[in-house]
Amino acid sequence: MSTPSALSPNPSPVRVQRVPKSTFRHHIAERLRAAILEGELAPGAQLVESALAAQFDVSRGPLREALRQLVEEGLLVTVPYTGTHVISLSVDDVREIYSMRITLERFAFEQAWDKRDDAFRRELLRRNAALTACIDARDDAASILAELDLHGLVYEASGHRLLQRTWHSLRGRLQLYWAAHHRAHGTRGPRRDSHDSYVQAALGDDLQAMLAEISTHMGRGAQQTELFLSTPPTSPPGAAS
Amino acid sequence: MSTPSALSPNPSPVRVQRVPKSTFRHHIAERLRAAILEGELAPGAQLVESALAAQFDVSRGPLREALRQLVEEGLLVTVPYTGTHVISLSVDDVREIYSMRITLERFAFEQAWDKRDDAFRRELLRRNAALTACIDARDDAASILAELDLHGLVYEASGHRLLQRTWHSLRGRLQLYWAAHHRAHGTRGPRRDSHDSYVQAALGDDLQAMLAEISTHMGRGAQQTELFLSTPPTSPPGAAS
DNA sequence: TGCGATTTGTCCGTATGTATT
DNA sequence: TAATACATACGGACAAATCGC
Repeated sequence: MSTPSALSPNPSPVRVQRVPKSTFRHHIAERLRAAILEGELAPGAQLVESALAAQFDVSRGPLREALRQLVEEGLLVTVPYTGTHVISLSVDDVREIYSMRITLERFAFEQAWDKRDDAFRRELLRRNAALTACIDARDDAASILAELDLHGLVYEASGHRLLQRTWHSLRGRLQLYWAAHHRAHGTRGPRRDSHDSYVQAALGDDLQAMLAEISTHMGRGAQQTELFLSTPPTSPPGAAS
Repeated sequence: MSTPSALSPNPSPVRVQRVPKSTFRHHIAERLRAAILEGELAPGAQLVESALAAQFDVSRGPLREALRQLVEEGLLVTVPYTGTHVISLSVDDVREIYSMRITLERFAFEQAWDKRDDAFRRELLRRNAALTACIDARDDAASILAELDLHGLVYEASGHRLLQRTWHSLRGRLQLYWAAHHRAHGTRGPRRDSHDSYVQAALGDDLQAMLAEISTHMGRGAQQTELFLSTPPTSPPGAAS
């Protein structure tokens, strides 16, 4: 691939909908979201408004609004008059995430199947190549993003905005879980060719085969992670700054 | 069930998770949500912070947080430095809502199928009876809520919290659309027995039949509403206070 | 083109409610 | 029971952006 950055948002079949004017709450929400999803703020960590306000050099007003937004996204939980914490996912939560993911992605392929064009196929191969490159480079953080990026393509191609919105929410939880999982157990280790059959089916002409592939592909992923979940972590995760 | 109120949250198979302590933003968000969903605030209507703050007798701080929450729920859209408005759904939006609904509800039945017990069956019949009662009483607003309540049961029974969360978001859009549709076209008019086959299938033992019923049942609903959407409204909706 | 009105965005200081110790 | 830490909320003020004239 010729594009330098593998993560820059340049999906072909999707249109940009909004140019979010620069507001503090937007900026703060973005930075906090990134900090949470990358594990800089570990699950369970408490977020103190005054400290964060000082850290981001804003007043508490915009910061509170950003927190509310992340709460609504499902990344934070807040108990009134007590505090807000990064959510910590249970085993059941992870099961729910994977089962929901299978449902949504099957639906996405049903919606996008007849809309696939050459741009879609090229982009699919490009993202798959990016993923394998990240895996080969042993860059786990990047491979997480690349895998989410790969799977995100079909949602973009579906043209279903409500579905995209739902996927975006699910994507955040997935990323959060994968990052925490990676920190706790070291390598996350998707096999290098684990997405080849996925991509092949997505390029093919058999929708039923694609749907079956999704179920087995993600069932494998769920099984794998659940296996890790039943074993205690190797090292206690450090506290957040 | 012997509880009198038809709308009080008393689902058997689901556990209450939080007792939302009374905060202003919570209270305001609830009231605003109700006002929007019941059509008191028509789609497209602008919400001015200062006016609302005066109306609810609170300062702008908590009010803004409530607005952010509703924005994240998808009921409001806000353009920075310009204003926040109640969303107005397009034809495509409604199509998306219905297709997503079919997907989610099929998934919900798959999850809940083996968990159905006598309490579930009793509750299903109770809610169906409540719905037909509202229809017979020509109470369209109540019948909207009753129909949402009926369909909500399977989500509660699924025990899938993430799915419930997603349904809750979709439910809001559905309610918003139905209310607006009802205001624009007069009666919404679901046939009195339109849910009988749904209930029968949900009580039966054939999951495949149930899934097929969902697709046809909601396909009918989507078709019906889309037919209305192609005709101009009988009267222009008035502005909100 | 500019100007003013409107609305949102942001900040600060302060007071109160709540939970934990 | 008191003290502390924190979230919640108020009110006023100003800055910034947008829109209509």
